[in-house]
Parts: sequence; C-alpha cells; structure tokens
Amino acid sequence: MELSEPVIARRTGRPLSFDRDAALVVAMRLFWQHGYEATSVADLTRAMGITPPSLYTAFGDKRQLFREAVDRYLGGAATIVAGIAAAARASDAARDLLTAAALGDTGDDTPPGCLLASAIVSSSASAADVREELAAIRRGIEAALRARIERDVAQGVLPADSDAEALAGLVFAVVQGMSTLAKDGAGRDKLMRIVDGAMRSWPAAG
Amino acid sequence: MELSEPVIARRTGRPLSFDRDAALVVAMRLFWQHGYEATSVADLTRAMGITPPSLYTAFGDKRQLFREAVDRYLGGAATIVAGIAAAARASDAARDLLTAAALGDTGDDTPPGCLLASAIVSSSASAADVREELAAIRRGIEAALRARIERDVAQGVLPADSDAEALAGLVFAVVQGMSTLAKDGAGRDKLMRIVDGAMRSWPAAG
DNA sequence: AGCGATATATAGCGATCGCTATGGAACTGT
DNA sequence: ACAGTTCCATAGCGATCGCTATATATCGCT
Repeated sequence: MELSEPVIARRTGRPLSFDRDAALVVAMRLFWQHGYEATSVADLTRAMGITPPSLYTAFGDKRQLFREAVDRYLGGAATIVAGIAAAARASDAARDLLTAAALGDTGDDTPPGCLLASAIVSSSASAADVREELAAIRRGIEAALRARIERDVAQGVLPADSDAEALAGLVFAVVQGMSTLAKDGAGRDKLMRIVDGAMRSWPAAG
Repeated sequence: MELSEPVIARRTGRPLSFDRDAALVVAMRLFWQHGYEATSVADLTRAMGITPPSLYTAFGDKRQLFREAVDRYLGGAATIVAGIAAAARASDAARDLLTAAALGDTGDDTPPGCLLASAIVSSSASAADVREELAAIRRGIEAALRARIERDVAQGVLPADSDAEALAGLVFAVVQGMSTLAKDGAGRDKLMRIVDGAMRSWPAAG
C-alpha cells in the first residue's frame, strides 16, 4: 500500500528545477480542497509552479500524482493500520482515530474536511478505479479496527455479544461524516464533542 | 425551500413530447449515482431520451434540473423538517432519520448511498454555489433535529446537561458517513446495526 | 388557412479537459 | 568540445464540457 518513487535510473541529465516534495504537498492541498476531479492539471501546474510536461515526467499522470498525494496525506496507510493494531485497547484505537479525524478536518491552515473521505464521491467512468482505490484504503482501515475490536472481545475486554463489525462501521461512519460537517462549517470544538458522543456508544469496558 | 414549476404561462404551442416527471426521475437517479459534476448534460439527455434544447426549455439548465432532482429525492426538505418537529421524542426523530438513511442508502433498485450526502463534495468554482445550497439543506435538517433535542431537554425528557448540538451533529455525521459506507459496499443489515449502535450513545430518557 | 406560440432536431459554439509532440536548455561523462 | 541524457517551455492535440443559434414541426386560436 506504500508508494515510493524509484531511486534507480537517473543517469545524469538536467536536474529538476523544482522541489518535488514541496510540489507534491501543494498538489495534496489542492486535491484536499477541491477533490480529485475538480482539480484540473492546469490548476495543479499553476499552483505547483511548473509546466504540464514537468508534472508528467515527475509524477506520471494526474492519477499517480493523486495517489502520491493521498499517501502523503495519510502518512502511509500502513502506519495507521499498525497504530490501530498497537493500541492498548480497541476503544483507544477508536478514540484516536476519531480524534485524529476531528483535528485533521479542522486544521487552521489546511482545507476543511478529510481528503480521503471527500476527494472522490462522484464517479465518472474515468475516475471509477481511483474511487475504488480510496474505498479499498478505507475498508482496510475499518477492517483493522474491526480486528482490534474482535481481539478485545476474545480477551474479555469487551462483552462477548459486542457487534465488532457494527462498532467499527459506526466509528468509520462518524469519521466520514465529520468530514462533511467540517466542510459545511462545523468547527473543531463541535467535532470533538461529537467524538465524545460517539464514544459513549462504546460498550462498557470490562 | 420548496421547488415547484410555475403553472402560469403556457400559451398554447406544441406540447411536450415526453413525460416531464418521468424524465426528472431519470435525471435524479443519474445524479444519485454519479454526482452532480460527473453527470454530463449528454449523459442526462441520453438517459432521459430527449435532446439538449428540450432539457433546457423544460428545466432551465443543469443546475436547476439538479435542484429539482434533489427536491424530488428528499420529497421536499420541508417535509423532513416537519417530521422531525412532529416526532414524539427527539430520540424517535433521530432514529427515524438514521433508519430512513440506512434504508435509502441500500435500496434494491436505487444507487447506493445518499444523493444529498454525495452529490457534491468536490467544488469546482462553478459548482461552489450548488454545493452551498446542499450544505444549507443539510444544516437546516440538522438544526431542526437540534431544536427537537433542545425541546426534550427543556421538558426534562433528556438530561439537562445534554449537548444538543453534539447529539444532532453525531446523528448527522452518521447519516453522512453511512452513505460512504454504502457506496463502499456495506449492506442494509450492516447499516441498520450501525444505527442501533449510534442510538446507544443517546442519553437515557427520563 | 393562416398566425402566434411553443417544442423539437441538427449542428456547433467557445471553453476546458487530460495529455503530449517538438525543440531547445542544462546537466555529466569522455 | 562533444555525446548522451534529462528537463523545460511553447504550443496544441482530440475529446468533452455546458449550452445555444437556427430552422422546422406541432399545437390552439381566429
């Protein structure tokens, strides 16, 4: 699930005239703010300060640039999954996930909402596979949370009749939904209180 | 908030060669499935079985057609707001809202997810105002739920320290989030169990 | 039949989409 | 200096976007 540009090749030649990583961050912010389809290559090149051929040689095409931007945004989806598995309890993993989402959705100098949640909703035929990639990342994180919950159930930390799938699904629904709320204008304080409310639905720990 | 075509005008002339309402339903389903921006006028005219000039004379332009489709989808936003206000208790209104969303997101012969939640997330400059209209509808429904909760608090049905804004926000976040889950493949059964989980966070009734 | 009014079909407007062919500029090696 | 390699800038590709000008067809009315 990790993306990394190949370190091979590069046989002399004219050097890059721009900071590749800085340009990637600029692209990430544009995708974050406007979504995948509404961000045009012209928008990207203008904001990144480069011309289309430079973008295409450096990042492949718009789709691959978006993939790198998503990975940059998440800090590596694998990191998140590992963090869930490493939490002391499933409820901690859930609260961490919700809190990180609430904070990330309402950063002072970042666009409101969640890139992963809102980058692609509409699906023109050309973007359907990109959407499916994002869905796979979402399902992967949700599955990790569900597995962490089931571990707590097996160890008696959570009641035996806990619905792990529904619990994980609820957490994820709130994560996704908070992104929309943030885009609609909700502030950090409100989202944090929503997180508190969501965690109230958590079964009593043993 | 209600849209209705004017019944005035109509001074003879050639009659419509298609069923306006049936065509509207077709458009609604397209918008529902692909979102606002990803549904092109060419897609619409092809599916509706009409030509572009017919669409523009009958519905104005793409934006107005979308507005009518949204209204058709919601069955009138005012109806929903009235239903919330009329519920016996705020918790009933919340559960009804969540259940309706879960069912609507997973209809057998309708696209997965919620038109209101997912039609516009990305916001190109041209669609920003349409997005804002949808956000206003969402905020209106959320505000109605919040008002209903505050009424229960004032009447002692809910604890005095209940956070009405957060409760309404949580319900709405789950509604929005379930749409994404449905689009990602979640079924009706799972969503209904998520609804049950969400309602567990509700304060104990008096 | 003729007129005013409205809807329809054909065709295509200017703008933008993602993307790239071409040629020159900037580097490392020999 | 020169070859080899890679990047940059200009310009523009074909396709699609939302939308409409033009001309024709179909209605009620006189």
